[in-house]
Amino acid sequence: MQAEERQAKIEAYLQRSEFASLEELAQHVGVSTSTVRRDLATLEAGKTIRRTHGGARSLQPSKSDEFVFNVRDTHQVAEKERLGEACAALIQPGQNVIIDSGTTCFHVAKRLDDKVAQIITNSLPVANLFSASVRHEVHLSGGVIYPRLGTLVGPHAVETFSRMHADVAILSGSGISSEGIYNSHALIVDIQRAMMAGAAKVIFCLDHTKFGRRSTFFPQCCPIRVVCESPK
Amino acid sequence: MQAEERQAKIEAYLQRSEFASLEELAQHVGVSTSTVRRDLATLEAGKTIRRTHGGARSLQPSKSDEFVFNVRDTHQVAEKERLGEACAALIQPGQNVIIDSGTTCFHVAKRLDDKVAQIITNSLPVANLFSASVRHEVHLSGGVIYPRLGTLVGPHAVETFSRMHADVAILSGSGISSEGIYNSHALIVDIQRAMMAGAAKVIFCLDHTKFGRRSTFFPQCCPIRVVCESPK
DNA sequence: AAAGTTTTGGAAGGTTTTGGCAACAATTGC
DNA sequence: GCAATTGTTGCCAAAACCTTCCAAAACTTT
Repeated sequence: MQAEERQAKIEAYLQRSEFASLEELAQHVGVSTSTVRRDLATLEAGKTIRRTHGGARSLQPSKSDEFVFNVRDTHQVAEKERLGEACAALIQPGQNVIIDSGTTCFHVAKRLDDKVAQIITNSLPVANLFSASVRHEVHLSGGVIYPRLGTLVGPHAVETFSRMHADVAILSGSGISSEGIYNSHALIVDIQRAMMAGAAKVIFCLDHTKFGRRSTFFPQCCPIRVVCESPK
Repeated sequence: MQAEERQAKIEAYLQRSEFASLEELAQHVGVSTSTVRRDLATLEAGKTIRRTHGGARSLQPSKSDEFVFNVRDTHQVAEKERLGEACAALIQPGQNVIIDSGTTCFHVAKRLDDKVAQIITNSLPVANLFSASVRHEVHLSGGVIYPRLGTLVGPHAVETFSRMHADVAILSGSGISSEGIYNSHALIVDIQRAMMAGAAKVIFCLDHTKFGRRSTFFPQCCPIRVVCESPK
């Protein structure tokens, strides 16, 4: 990859996540931190971004930062990053994946990069993440936007997934106990069922706060038990 | 292969992928890197591309430049704002509307505010605009994201609109002549047909640059003639 | 068919870019 | 307010890349 392409990629990445660390950017574009530093210096000269300690931030904030989940996502961010990393490692290059909505799944999506070419999702933030990429084919489910989460829900969304197939589905949940996996919205549970039915392999991504916790509604009925483990 | 043919091939390749390495291009056209270098030098002299370290980049990234969606686009922004204002004024409060993709329609969406409660769209930027609002019910069509436009296209998107009904549909186009309204993309035309079929009233929103201009492809076949006029 | 012209592929040498390292500055935790 | 941690700058060697040149191949002209 050449310098300009890399810089464009960095700029695009920053516009979506507002702020990114040097390490994160280096990994995203696949070069050393030294090179990212130089790129950031160039971009800063072009007034498109601003460098900060430990990374950089976009001057023209993204459209997707209105989503509350990005804003309130400041704690446990390190754990979720690791979780995303670990979960992305379970994906084989070239597979097509279904990605659920939610912060945890969003972090997985950030780590997928060029590993996957086909992405099926009902998450607006995930769609925004890949919307500018010519290397990805992103299939967004139809449906009604659930305000502030940026998730597409409703019969239309369910139908989309019941008609599609993927190698892997990456799902999130709000609790897990010996009885199964829980989620807190009936509408989302319906969609998850369709996602599971349409995928050869299902990965649930849950951070440590979800363990042993039963969420308010709707235990998830599924025969699969996959745990995405993140080193503490 | 002839030199000119090769150069045309390189140019086309670059317009699709924006960036390409020397190696990539050499492989694509089946010649040595030396030859590609010479071709790039020739093309650069013709101002169609720009060489970079390790490859080249296209100067006109997309042929249908008018369709590259850019929210922070400063081009004719004042006119589009007025157009959006004028067009939004044609909507009765409480109506539900279908909104097409494209910059012009995006400006209409910005002016809708609380006037409408139900919005049906295939535009990712429009969806993002209302995604945080609890006062709007936004129905996003399914489909595949057309890169860089943020538009959902494909059979899934067409199907969504053919199954929905709205009071008004706000559409955009890339040209209008006595023969009809043009659009530059077959995939988008399919969707627009479905949008028109599903709406009681259709409004086409076109800025002055589109008048008397026939776009490259696909004249729009519709019996409706509504002009959204913007004072000069 | 032979000589001349153009184009092509490859190699040598100079230039830019990259990645890592050490010294310095900023931030954090106590 | 001080030590520890983390990030930054400047620098150097290695790698990648570009330019220039040359000989072979392909095409034209005679």
